[in-house]
Amino acid sequence: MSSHREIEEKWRSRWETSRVFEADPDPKKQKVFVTFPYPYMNGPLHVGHAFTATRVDVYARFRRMQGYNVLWPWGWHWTGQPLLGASQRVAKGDEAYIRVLREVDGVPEEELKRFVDPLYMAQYYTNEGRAIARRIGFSVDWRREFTTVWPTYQKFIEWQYANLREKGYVTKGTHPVVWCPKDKSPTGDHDRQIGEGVTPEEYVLIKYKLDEKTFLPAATFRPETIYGVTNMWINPDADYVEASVNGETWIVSGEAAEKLKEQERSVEVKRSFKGRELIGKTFENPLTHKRFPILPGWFVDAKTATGVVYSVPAHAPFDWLALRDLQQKPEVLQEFNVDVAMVQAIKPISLIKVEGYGDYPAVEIVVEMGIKDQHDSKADEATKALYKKEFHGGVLKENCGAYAGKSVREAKDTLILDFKQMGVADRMYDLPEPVVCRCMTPCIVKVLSDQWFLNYSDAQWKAQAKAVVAQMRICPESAKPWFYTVIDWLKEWACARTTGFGTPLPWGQGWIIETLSDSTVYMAFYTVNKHIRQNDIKPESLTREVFDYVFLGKNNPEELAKETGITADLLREMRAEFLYWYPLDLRNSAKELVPNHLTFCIFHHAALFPPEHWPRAMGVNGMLMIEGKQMHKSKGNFITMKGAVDKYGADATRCALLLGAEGMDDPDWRAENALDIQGKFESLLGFTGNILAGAKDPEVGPLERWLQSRLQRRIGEVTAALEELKTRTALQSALFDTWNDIRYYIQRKEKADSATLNEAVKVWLKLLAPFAPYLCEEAWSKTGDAGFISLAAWPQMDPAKVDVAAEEQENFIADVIEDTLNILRATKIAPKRVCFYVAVPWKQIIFRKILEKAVAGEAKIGEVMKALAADPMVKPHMKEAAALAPKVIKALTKLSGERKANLLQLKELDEKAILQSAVGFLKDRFNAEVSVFGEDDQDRYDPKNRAALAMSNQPAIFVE
RNA sequence: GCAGGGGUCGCCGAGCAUGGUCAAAGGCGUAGGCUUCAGGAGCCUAUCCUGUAGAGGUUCGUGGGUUCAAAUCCCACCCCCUGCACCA
Repeated sequence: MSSHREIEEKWRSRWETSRVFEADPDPKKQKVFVTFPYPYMNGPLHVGHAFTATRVDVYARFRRMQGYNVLWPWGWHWTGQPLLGASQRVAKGDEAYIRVLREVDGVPEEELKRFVDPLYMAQYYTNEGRAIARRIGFSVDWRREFTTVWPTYQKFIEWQYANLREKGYVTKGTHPVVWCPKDKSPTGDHDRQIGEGVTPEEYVLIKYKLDEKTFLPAATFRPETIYGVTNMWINPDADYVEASVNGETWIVSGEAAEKLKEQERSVEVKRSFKGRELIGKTFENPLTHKRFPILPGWFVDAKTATGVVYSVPAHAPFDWLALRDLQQKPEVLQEFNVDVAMVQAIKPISLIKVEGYGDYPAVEIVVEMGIKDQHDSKADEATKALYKKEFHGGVLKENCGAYAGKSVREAKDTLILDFKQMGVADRMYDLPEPVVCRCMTPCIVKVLSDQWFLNYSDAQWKAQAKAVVAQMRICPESAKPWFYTVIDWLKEWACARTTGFGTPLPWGQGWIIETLSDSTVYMAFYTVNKHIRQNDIKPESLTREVFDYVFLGKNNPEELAKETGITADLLREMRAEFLYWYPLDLRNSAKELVPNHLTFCIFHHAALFPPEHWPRAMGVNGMLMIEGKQMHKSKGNFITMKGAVDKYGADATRCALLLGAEGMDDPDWRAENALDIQGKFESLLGFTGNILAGAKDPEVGPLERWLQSRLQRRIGEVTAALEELKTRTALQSALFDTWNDIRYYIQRKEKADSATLNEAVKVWLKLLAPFAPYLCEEAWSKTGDAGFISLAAWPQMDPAKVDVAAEEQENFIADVIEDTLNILRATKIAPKRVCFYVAVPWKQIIFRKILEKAVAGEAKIGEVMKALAADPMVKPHMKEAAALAPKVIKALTKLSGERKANLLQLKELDEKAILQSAVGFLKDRFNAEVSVFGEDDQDRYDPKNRAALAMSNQPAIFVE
């Protein structure tokens, strides 16, 4: 196996024997507590986990080197449904699935057999996961580890829910779900054969009266249109029933009657009949008590909602089209014995005023879009377009009773509420598209009753959650508004279910706590789990009162000791440990968890803990892509963490991931990049080794000062980036930019033996250590400095070492090289000789005068000339100065503000000396003889008279 | 549909908050040279177009606008990614 493996094993075992990542409270040190959402253990850790967790690890390592006491714990998520499902698929002998386990996850045959036990499966993946998390170099304190089915953890969850309930955040209610009648369980997206993403829609049922005791509940999304009803549509060929629904007599489709049974209603079908029986009868609008006819509508789908639809031809294209059809085809009406004249007299009733349309928008849009009849596919499109337009921009007209003058948008919700109160409206759920369960059974909507909810709708709770966000740092900052949006958007969340692994709801028989709801404040549990494990505290001792003491400071440890058998000292220690580590300093996850887990974490902290224990920062990052595509086991592009680390080594895997992206952008894993980094690291080890082993010349000249100065900037950049969790920026600066500086120094110096370089390499290794810890430990061991680099002091930026003069000197050389190369490129000369001519002193005065003006604001030519004329040195050369000044002004516009300020601040650069000192370097660079002259040197070689073109900061150049 | 994030020179990606310093960092790829050489790797140079002197031209999703000046600000449009609830 390659060398990275040996190095990794060596340092990992040294870290572990020295317990460098085990963190205990230390009052002398400031703490940093970082976490990563525990991964779900129905499969192996993959490179997506690696990406997110590496960001946490880099931050942990960075803070640790800065001298903080860093706690970075880890846990494993076992509660929930998928683990059971996975195990069952193995038990059933699902070939495709087993092949994935074998080939992608790399599960050995003898283990695979035991996966029929879901807990065994979880344990297997947990063991594998722990091993690879260690191998990739995560600096975790493993003493605090747990899985979510441990009884001690479940006691913690019980504590959490007892307190949440007491504070009124857990409520009971009903909830519609997509339901498989065969499995008798909710059918989540992942359990569906057909209909992914389909959710129940709530229809408003307007209870029109057929007669004094019989209702026709017509389904609609637009209850406000009740004011514009002109008739009812019934499909004459569909089956309808008369049924007793919660004691009332309803007429609905046969399908609807069945559906209503699952929606908390007692339904008793009295008789069945064809829709045509109703045609020609009349019904009463319950608001206006006017009566309207029931007409035949074949477009009415009995499978949708109640199969009863009311007609608003002014605003609904379908209604208008169907009505027009009938008006034009009296023979149809005659067949049903309907009074033709009466139908032909029906006029649309306008009730919504909307910009761009007159009284009858439906009529207009039908003409506008050239829709022929109700079978035209464009009719659907027109319906949607008009609905949207009227909802967003429509205002209810004066015929809309109490809602007249209000916008549709603002009136709708209150209107529904009012109608329900008046007994005019009811509701029904239905699916907008078919959903079929994996077991091939068509799904329905079921309203679950006695459901437990976390009441995220609670306005006060929302306000508290926002207060948490307000005091929190979000990385990147741009994600902060998203959290506020999510807090507003969240509503009641069903927090208990009946299947899967989980903690039983303390007060609810047969309910277990839903998994996203049991994983919200467990970071607190890490702080004390060390004691629970080390002292083998039994779950029954972990009463609510104990946790109330540990986390909230309630109760008396002496009394608790008597009741639970946990000593008072240990209880105090646990309390102290919690107080030391809390609050959480950083939680980082992928962005998909913002709308659920991370925001839940915020809500629950707000509910349970005082403000001083609210989380301080959260980081979110993108979703890892593989070679530009989403990673999926089924797509064959699934890369496990183990696979990557085996192939490329821990350091290269970490860095290839981090270089992919930062912020909320999705990083892309490319095998090519990982391979490249791996190669770079191999050569880096040799590169630094040679320098560290080489001679150490103590001389400190301009180049050494330059190197030190650049290094200060790199330290500043890396530190600032890491503080904001900009791991990509930080790594780029630490790896590539710093390396380039060092390479430049060596090239420019033409040797690599200075003590400064030696020190620079040490700083470099430290900057790199959080990212590539193994490599850096190995290289560090060659420095002669004792100890782990993982615990070495993070470099401090020293402003005194920032040397503007040294940097400007190199900038000057770089500019000269660029100009020269430009000339060579344009002339296509392969030079034998390159000559530079440095400007005479009075030109330098011109340069500085213009520079002063440019830095102050704007260099205007008139003012410049005035100032120049006043200078005794320049005065004799005014004619040349007049030609030179505009060129200098132009040249200066190309320099950054910072550089201009630096140049002004410096004494003049001795351009001639600088160039002369770099002759050897320039010679190599151009592969030619290099000479440096003063512009007016008597003995200069200047066959084309270029010297006179010299400007300050821009020597004249001659190549041949 | 709603919400959030994006579209930059072969690819990946900085930069856009505080307009000029932007033909636009860095990495990858590609080409040439050097070194080494079983293999690979390393180092240097070049990499939008044009140009016999340090220059000019055309670019930053599309179309408009503001400005002396726009990748950067404003408006409209197109496209991509993510999430949308009982599920981790």
